[in-house]
Amino acid sequence: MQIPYDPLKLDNQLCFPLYVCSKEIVKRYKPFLDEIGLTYTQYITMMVLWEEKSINVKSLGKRLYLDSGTLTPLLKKLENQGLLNRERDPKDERNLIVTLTQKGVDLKKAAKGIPDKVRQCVQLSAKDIIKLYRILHKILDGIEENSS
Amino acid sequence: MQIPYDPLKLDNQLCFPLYVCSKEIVKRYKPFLDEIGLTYTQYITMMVLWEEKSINVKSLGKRLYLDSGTLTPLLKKLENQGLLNRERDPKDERNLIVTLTQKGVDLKKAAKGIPDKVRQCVQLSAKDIIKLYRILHKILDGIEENSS
DNA sequence: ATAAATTAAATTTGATACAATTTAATCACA
DNA sequence: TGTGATTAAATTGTATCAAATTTAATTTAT
Repeated sequence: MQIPYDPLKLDNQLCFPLYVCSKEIVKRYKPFLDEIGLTYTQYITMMVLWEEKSINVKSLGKRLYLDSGTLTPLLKKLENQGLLNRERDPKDERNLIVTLTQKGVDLKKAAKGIPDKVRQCVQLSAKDIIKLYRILHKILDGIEENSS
Repeated sequence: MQIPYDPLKLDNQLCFPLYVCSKEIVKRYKPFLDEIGLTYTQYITMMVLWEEKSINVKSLGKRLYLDSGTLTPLLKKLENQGLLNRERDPKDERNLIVTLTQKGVDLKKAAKGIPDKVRQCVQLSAKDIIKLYRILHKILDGIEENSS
């Protein structure tokens, strides 16, 4: 006698542990991000800006897989904190261009230690980190094709 | 000359693709879940109930990594849909016991095809599925130790 | 040149999520 | 036995998110 495979059993799901891991790890960032006054979404937004310095909302959303419904209020908050400026592109007023202020640039120094601190919370072998990284990007590549 | 490794570059993050994959895959469930009138969180809640038939909020939260702040309103909605009953445990009135109705039990048939449909959207080799499953559970095991 | 189509943000609505606090029930122990 | 500690839900406040609609700017096609 064998127990039949149930595709609707929670333990047989792949998405569920993915969903939980994502949430739990993001939660681990919180105490460190609190110190520099950012939420996780604000933090990944700042990461793009630390690379780009200046970018419009559309491109930012593409990098972060977020739309204006999330980004508009988030960017307004970062603007209120004095981390960036929001202004329309004179060449095409439909585009809103986001640019870091000096304060925004400087915040990177304060964030420097965060990735290491979270890595210590999570604990994963170097091999598993690489494997996981590759698989996740494979999924994202597959997803890009279908939609967007 | 070599470009120095920047731990704050978005492409060097592990959490970010995890966070995006989770959201994107959950999004893929939406059209299928819409058909049976559930959101993703409601769906995983129903999954536990299809296994357990009856469970209190505390245990449910432990299985799903959710707290009463999320579950209380969610369960009330499922109750309004006639999928479950909520009643206090007579032996310990602090506990709220959730029990599927017949309608809730029957919904499982309608959900049967969903895991396969989502798997087709995602596209991942059997090997990668197994690898990913193992790594995610390793992460969750490591997280269990630290907190909760 | 101008009406129609397209594009980018912003807005609105509904559903999560989490943290912190509150309420109610039960337990532990002096 | 009765008070303090603990526990389980519920509540409150803040931040995401997604989907759909709206607004404003630009582009395309006639």
